[in-house]
Amino acid sequence: MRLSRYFLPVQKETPAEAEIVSHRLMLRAGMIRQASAGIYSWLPLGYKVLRKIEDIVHDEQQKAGAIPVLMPTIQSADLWKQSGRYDDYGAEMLRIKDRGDREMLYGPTNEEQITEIAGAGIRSYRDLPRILYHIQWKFRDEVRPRFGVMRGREFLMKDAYSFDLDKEGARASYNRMFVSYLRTFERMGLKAVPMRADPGPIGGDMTHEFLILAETGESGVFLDRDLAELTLGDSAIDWEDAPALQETVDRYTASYARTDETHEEAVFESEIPEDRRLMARGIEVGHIFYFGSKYSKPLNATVNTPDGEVVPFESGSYGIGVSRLAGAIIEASHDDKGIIWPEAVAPFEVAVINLRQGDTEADGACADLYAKLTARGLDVIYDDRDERAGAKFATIDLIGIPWKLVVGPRGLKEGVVELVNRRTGETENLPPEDAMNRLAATYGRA
RNA sequence: CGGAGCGUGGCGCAGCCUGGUAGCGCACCUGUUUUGGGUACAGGGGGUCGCAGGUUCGAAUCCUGCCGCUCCGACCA
Repeated sequence: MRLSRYFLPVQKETPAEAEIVSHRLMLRAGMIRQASAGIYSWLPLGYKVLRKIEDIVHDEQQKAGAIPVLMPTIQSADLWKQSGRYDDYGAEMLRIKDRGDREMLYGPTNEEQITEIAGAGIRSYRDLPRILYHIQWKFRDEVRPRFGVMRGREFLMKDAYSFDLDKEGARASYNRMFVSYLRTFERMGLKAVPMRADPGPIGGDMTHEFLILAETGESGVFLDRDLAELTLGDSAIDWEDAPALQETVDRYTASYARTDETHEEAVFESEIPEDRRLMARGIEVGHIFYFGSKYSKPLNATVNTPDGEVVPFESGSYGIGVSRLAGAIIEASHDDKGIIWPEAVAPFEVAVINLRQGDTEADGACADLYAKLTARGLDVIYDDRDERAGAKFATIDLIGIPWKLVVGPRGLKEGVVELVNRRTGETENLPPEDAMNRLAATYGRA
């Protein structure tokens, strides 16, 4: 993309309403624009990031065996009355009426809907287990939306739902999602730690929140430092190997990790030696829990067992805040110049910066680099605006492009261009071919 | 939902108290200049002053009502 033809309304000044850094940077970088309280339009740059996050979530869900569907945003009130949540949910649920005066709602979540779908489509234990998921916009009429997309009223969420015959099966599904989440967040360049959540009335140990460690996080977190060091890395995962998945889950839940909601100082201090006690802040980006037959029972979603019995599904649900992640990643990765995108979710993979727009040689070299990098499958933003070098650097750093390829007459005279890493600031002078090879290798392209 | 505050060109703000031709910075357009980390100068375009009603010769400014938005706290992917 040539920046001169793109739609990138960046701002030098920070809009007054933005309080936290991700919100400020998203507005300044022209990623989003507020439509009304807690509701945002996603501008081209923001939309690209959102799509990249979505793609990773889709990919990892399906690798873990979950099956994509798409349920509507507008739901009938009927199912919610049947599950008992129509009255329970309260003012957070946006209720609307259609022209026939039928009660509808903008879905805040989809347990009822998916349970109805699974109940109708799954009749036998032979059809189990199944995990269905979708990525869809939700609406929760929060009393106080804030922090931009981190706590919007309208938000994009991945929600998966598992259906099993018994609790043991449900645990296996839970573990799949657990490990899938570890991999998903890691792929986005994030350090997300699973923490024991409040099980509520269901009870049990099968509920975890996944929190990104970030100084500006909303929740206080208390954990064993060793847990924060764990990574899956490139290790292969056999999604059919239930014991191995259980082992991974055990490894990640072996030690103390809780948010301030469930934190118990005495337990923390007795279980974790002082030098390993990590107290930090975190942002919740995922939440998984097992809820048994909470919805299948009232909605009468049942299967036949091998013995010919009829039983309700054992289920769990598994959420990832997709739109929230866009903000959360920024909270976890920025500096005073702007955003620093992890390569996996960057809106563009590399920026070509022409230091002397209008200089025949520089223009030619840049056009050449842009064409060749693009041909090699890299997503390039070419800053070909008629701006001074400083303005270009400021813009590209603000929007957080991981690599800059800086091209000017001086370097070209020496036969080199500059390859600059956004995160480290490390700069290398390389012949253009070498720089391109380096970038292609970094991103795993030919 | 309790408390506080704000609505004036795309963004950041002043003007309001004490009513009298709507202003500044950024951004934008034109020209000159400059050109390796947000150049400088000159000229220019753009605003129903959130909405409605009222007071007044005259309202961004005073009064009333409404709407929108933000922040702090209690609650949440």
